Amino acid sequence: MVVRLKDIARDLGVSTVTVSKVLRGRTDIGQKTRERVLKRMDELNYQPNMLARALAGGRSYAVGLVVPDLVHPFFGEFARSLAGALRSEGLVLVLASSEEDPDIEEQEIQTLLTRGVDVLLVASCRPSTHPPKALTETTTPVVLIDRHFPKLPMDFVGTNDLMVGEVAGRHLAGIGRRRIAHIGGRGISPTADRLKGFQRALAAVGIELPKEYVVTRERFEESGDATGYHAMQELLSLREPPDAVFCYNDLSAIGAMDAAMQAGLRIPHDIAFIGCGNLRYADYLRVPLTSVDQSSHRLGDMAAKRVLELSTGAGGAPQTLRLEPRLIVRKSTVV
Amino acid sequence: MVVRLKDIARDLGVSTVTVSKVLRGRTDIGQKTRERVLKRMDELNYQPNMLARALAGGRSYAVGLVVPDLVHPFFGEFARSLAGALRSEGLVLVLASSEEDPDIEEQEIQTLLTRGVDVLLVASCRPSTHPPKALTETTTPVVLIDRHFPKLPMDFVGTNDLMVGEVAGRHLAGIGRRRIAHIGGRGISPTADRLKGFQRALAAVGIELPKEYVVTRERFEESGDATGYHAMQELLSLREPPDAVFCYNDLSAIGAMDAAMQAGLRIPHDIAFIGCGNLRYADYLRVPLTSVDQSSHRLGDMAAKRVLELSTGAGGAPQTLRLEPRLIVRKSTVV
DNA sequence: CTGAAAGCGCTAACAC
DNA sequence: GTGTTAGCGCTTTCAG
Repeated sequence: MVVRLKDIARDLGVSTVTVSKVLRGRTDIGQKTRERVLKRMDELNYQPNMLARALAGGRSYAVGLVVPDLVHPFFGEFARSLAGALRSEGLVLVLASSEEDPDIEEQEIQTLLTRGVDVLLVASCRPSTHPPKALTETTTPVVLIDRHFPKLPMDFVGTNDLMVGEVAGRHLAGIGRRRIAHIGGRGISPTADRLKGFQRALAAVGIELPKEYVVTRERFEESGDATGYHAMQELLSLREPPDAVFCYNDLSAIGAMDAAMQAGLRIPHDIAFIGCGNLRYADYLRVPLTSVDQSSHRLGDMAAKRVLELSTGAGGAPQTLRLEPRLIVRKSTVV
Repeated sequence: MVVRLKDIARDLGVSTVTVSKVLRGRTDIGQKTRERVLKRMDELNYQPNMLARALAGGRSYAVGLVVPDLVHPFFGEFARSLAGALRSEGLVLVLASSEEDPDIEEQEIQTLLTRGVDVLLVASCRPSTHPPKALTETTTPVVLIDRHFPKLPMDFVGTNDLMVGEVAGRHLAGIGRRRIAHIGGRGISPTADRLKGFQRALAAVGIELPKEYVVTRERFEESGDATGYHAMQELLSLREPPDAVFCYNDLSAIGAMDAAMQAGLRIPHDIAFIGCGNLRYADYLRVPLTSVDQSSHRLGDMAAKRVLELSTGAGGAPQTLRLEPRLIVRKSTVV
């Protein structure tokens, strides 16, 4: 069957403890013994049973990540850079997706917890006022990603969402638009911040954001295009439709643009669009989409740094890390 | 701290075995005892330690999946439906991505194996002649996804790639094209089949596929658009460029179309394109992309069925399951 | 430097 | 129906 520490110890006439120590690179083993052990491990292609190690040692060297949607480019890229950074430190990333379903999310969190991850990262799909129960009860360190829960004193890594809104608002105003609308989210924390920053930027140049110009919806990740499409139809039915729209994310912007084009509007002449997330295909769309980039890659690196601290117990007080977004201008706003 | 079986047993004055049996729903426990145990578990919100369970029981109730790229829609959707189907059977899916790097792939496979998954699913990025070493040595049941290794007698779930090529070839010939080219992959198993089916379909209507009309490349998932772009430039530089191209996947088709448009060609008038995978954004592209759909969702369900059999030990001989692809026609081939 | 003893939290097999 | 014993493969502690 499979090789165990015990087998190596028996072969070499040493104790399992000695082998275990060599395995973990401890220095209190003699040079010669160490070499013999290493040699035998290599010969037998020994692979430690991580279940046993985790159970005995209280550390699994695994980190969990729960996201609302894996196919979503933002989370996919975040996960990628996070996994890479952790891998080089000897930690594995265990991925799970909630499919934007609070029940599945709760379940996935429990699963990762009972499987002993050392740190748990969560981009929750729950309203910012109702954190997942399991999160509040566990003693495992948790890092909230992208969406936070104001009432929970937990680590957070995400985008400066106020600035996302500001960047979008400033850009749309800057290209001369005045009837500016927003298709936004609801519930999760970034939505409120983005709207606030957006309003602030518009107010700064004397533009107001009337209530009917703010359309909010709930699910934005998986079928965001349909969400955006319908929200846009609502805006188009107004007596005075907008001449620019800031959408919560790129997928909803794509759907919204589709609705506008079907209504015979020209982009950006009649109406401009800006999204958020800067997705992989933004360049190849019918109308290349201006977007606010969240540097998901750098976010992943930052999260990894924090995870490393937490996984060694040297966490300290909860920290909040926010990255500044960048505007990527394409033809949906500027010819 | 955290609640253990032992705590419940102590509280109730029964043995841990009794509690364990109730936990696992075994029927050889008296009604009254069972209820007391259940009640106490609920009160204490007991969550079994899955590490310990897996170590002691030899089953982890976890299934591993290694894909070349998570952001890739095909694998993302496959993973989603697989996870859903497994979840409803009490199994968890543990996801890992190799980023199309054979070394990372090998490492991720090892990781999942040493962490005790009951079944391992792998969509390998390695050439079909050189399977990952760890795969050939393990005793854990393995299911190959999308790409198989002819020499390895293992379970396989994937698309009928011969038919992918045929569908594409027949369609392009059917819309009257004659100078038909292929931008294809290399190494992994689907590439050869797709090319073969493609050739066969063309031959059936008297069209030959000259060597210079077949451009092959290696990495197609992550930066497939750039790959397609450059491959297309090669085709455009021929004395007689093609009037239709079948691309290995949608991402490469997007890049290829970009190159064609930059060269001043009109799609589909001057040149038609067909991809494979039917990605989420295909409808919203500058030119909506005709694509061969692989029904990733159904593939996930099929894989889940097979995994369930394998995870209970009732595997039997390796099986090969192939799903038939469907053609989705859009404006990149037909106005 | 090395190893014996104890135990992580759970389950398998068999007694009672 | 219920409990006892033994052990999964590893790490920890501490004695030598």
